[in-house]
Amino acid sequence: MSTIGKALSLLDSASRLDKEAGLTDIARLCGLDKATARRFLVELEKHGFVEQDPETRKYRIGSAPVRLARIREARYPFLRVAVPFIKALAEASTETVHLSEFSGRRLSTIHVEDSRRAHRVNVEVGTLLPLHATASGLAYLAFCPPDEIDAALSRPLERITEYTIVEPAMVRGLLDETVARGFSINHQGIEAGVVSTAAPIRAPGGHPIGCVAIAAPIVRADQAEVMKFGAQVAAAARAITEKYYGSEKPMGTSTQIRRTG
Amino acid sequence: MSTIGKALSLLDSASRLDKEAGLTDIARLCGLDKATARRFLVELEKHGFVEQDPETRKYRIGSAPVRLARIREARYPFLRVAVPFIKALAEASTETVHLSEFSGRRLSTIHVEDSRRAHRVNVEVGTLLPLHATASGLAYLAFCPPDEIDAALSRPLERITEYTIVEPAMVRGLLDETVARGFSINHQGIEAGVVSTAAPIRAPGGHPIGCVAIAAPIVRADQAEVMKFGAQVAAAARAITEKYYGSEKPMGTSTQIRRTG
DNA sequence: GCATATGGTTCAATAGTTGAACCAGTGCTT
DNA sequence: AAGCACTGGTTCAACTATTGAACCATATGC
Repeated sequence: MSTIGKALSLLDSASRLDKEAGLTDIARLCGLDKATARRFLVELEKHGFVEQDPETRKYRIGSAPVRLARIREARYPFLRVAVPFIKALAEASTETVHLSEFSGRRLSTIHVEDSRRAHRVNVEVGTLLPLHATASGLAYLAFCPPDEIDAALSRPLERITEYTIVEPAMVRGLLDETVARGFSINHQGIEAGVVSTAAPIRAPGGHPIGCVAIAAPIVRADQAEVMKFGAQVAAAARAITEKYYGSEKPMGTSTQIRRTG
Repeated sequence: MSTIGKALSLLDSASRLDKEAGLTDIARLCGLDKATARRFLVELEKHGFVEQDPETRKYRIGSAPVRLARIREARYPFLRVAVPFIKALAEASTETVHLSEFSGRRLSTIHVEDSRRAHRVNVEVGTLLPLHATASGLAYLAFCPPDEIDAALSRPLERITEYTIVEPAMVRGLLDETVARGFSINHQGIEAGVVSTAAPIRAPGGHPIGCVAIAAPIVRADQAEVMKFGAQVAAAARAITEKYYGSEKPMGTSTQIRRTG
């Protein structure tokens, strides 16, 4: 891997920590030498991507990403466009709704509207979503080109709960169902007692950029309710796509992506 | 310069462009070879820091910075803390108020509340603020340690308007006045007909992290008014500092980094 | 059809990166 | 107070990743 890649991986790893970390911890976490980690951190600091607390000497994410994010959001206001729809969906479904975005080879949560109910599913912003074990991941993958699906399923799939589906062939079955339905269903694959549905937001080329998902406690998610949630997420994803990419809809909704059986 | 530094500079340069750019343009802008620029872009793309439009082949800022920014903001909600004060100040002063943050060796605008008046000063989010020719820059520099001031004034200072002060000795004079007053005054140094005042928000160590500034048309900025703006800006900066660092900054009493033993 | 753009690729020469071993400081134990 | 076990930070010869001129393929304009 290139130096740049390693440095950005370090940044990525450091960002996943719950709190600020010291040099030794960061180096250990990334499997890098202390000297190397430090050189990266110094270089990242020069450009504002990390900053070091002068007192504790610990490192944290800097403000350069904030500046870049602002510029991107100003030009590509995905969140600004999507959030009203997420809010409306949370209102309509009375369940927790979240929005994810594919970035840096990972699908991560970028916005959450919590259900107002006392018994609800809680999702944290920033959470990474495994592609095989979440509704969002399945919805994303289902509309990816075959080589990306192959790549995603070629690695060993983690069994997160006793319900997690880890056999590639079975996951492919779920993807086919997802394409046929227009939304995915994840039955307790990421957390016991939680059922989710999700639908992708797709760029004009057809490739998904992220997903809308509803997560509900299993006691409130019978067959009929899940289908209702599915229809709602699919509608929300369509609405966001339309607003985000203008009048132009995803091209070749049925012909663009060919999946192998 | 290290490879990482060059790649981050490329990202920085690309972010300053008004629109998406092609490979050749980016390479030229950064003074890099086309092959090198491309390798950087590919690497940055792998990690989501840039993305390439599949149709136009042009590059734009990716979504990884958005994720990092979210994490930083969640942990260090500078903007969230500061914006209400900026809004209140805009209301009270009836002039355009903006907030800047020092990042990656530059001071850049991160929030603006425009005046409601027809005749007003317009400031864009993302604008970089020269340290010698803006109220924010002077307020920032004035409270920096001497070596940083020396470094900033050792480079040639750009004459932006006919009023811009470019003699290091005179700039030092302004800095001294700023420290004495608690806020800076910039008289048409960045744009003719505009007078600004600014005050720094300072970290517990004393180092400024950014500034609050009011910018007004010169016709509404007589001596008395400017002093009033200055007092307001200083008060806002103090209030933000207190809120930001106030209750919960101190040394981590409860949580320690876990170490493997 | 030629000229001149563009994005993208190659590979030998080279320049930047690496990491074990080092120093210095801090806080805990004895 | 000496010893220990951490910490962050630095050094420099060995080495490996980076560099960029020249290359290809394609697209647009005259």
